[in-house]
Amino acid sequence: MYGTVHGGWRTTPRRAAVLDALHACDGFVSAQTLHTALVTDGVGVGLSTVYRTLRLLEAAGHVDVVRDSDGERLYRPRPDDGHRHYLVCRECGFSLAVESGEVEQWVARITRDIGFHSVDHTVELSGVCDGCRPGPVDR
Amino acid sequence: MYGTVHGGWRTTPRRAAVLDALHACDGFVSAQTLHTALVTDGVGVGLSTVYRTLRLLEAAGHVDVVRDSDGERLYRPRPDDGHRHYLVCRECGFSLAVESGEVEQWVARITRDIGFHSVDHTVELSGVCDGCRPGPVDR
DNA sequence: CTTAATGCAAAATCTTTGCATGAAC
DNA sequence: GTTCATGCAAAGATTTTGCATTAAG
Repeated sequence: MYGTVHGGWRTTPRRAAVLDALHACDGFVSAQTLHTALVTDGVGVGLSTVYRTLRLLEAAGHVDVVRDSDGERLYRPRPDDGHRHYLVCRECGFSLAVESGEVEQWVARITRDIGFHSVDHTVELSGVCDGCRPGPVDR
Repeated sequence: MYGTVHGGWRTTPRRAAVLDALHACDGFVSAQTLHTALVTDGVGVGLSTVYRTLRLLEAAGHVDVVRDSDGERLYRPRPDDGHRHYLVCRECGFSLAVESGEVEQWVARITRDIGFHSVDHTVELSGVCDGCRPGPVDR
């Protein structure tokens, strides 16, 4: 009784394990990191399966994807209430979903004003979080 | 008398050619496309040099970089008046710099509100331009 | 029984790098 | 004479794909 729920594809044990592992991570993780974590935890799963599963989850809108400065894809489970943007710490990878209403409105206005259709947007914020901040005075 | 102007590195003929070729392109182009264009135009330049030059230009702030959906880096000369964001047509590659004051302010507010420092932002808009719009009624 | 998932290895792609050569300062 | 730029080929890295095997519906 696997894949009746999510429409089309089967929810197999490996796929469930990938999603679980993703939820177990704090912030964004790469496919390879996730694969390593799974194998370390004794879940025998191939790298291809991790990649394929993440693609499925992405297509199904269950994960958000950003790219780090090297172009590597990083994944994170999407909050239940839809589309989000993130602020990610460059040092420790800690990530925070940020309120982005203004940006959404800005995108909507641009789309309206300029003769473009089906406008998609990518917004990625990266910085250094409080915990990783270089010491202000002494060190 | 090459590289006195730009601070540090020399402005050699090949590098000038790369920048010229970049200006000759309408929108964003990849390093490989640029290299092919140069070679086709009879400018003997190696792929490595194109990559290295683009990295220099990026570091110097003379070009803007976006990533297409495959993670490939696309370059475009930066307008003289600073930081820009772009709306790129997914079909033909036509790109437009868009007014982004609201987004800049939004980023500034997020930075202020949340305990993060040195916040960088990436904003990429992609859509389908008027010329590439699928015909509305007849075809 | 038919269809889909999986793992492994090979392939594909973009980008960087090591090293020898040549030009610039 | 040192330092930097260049080209070529090789290396690196991430992601995808082909194919045989196995499990699910």
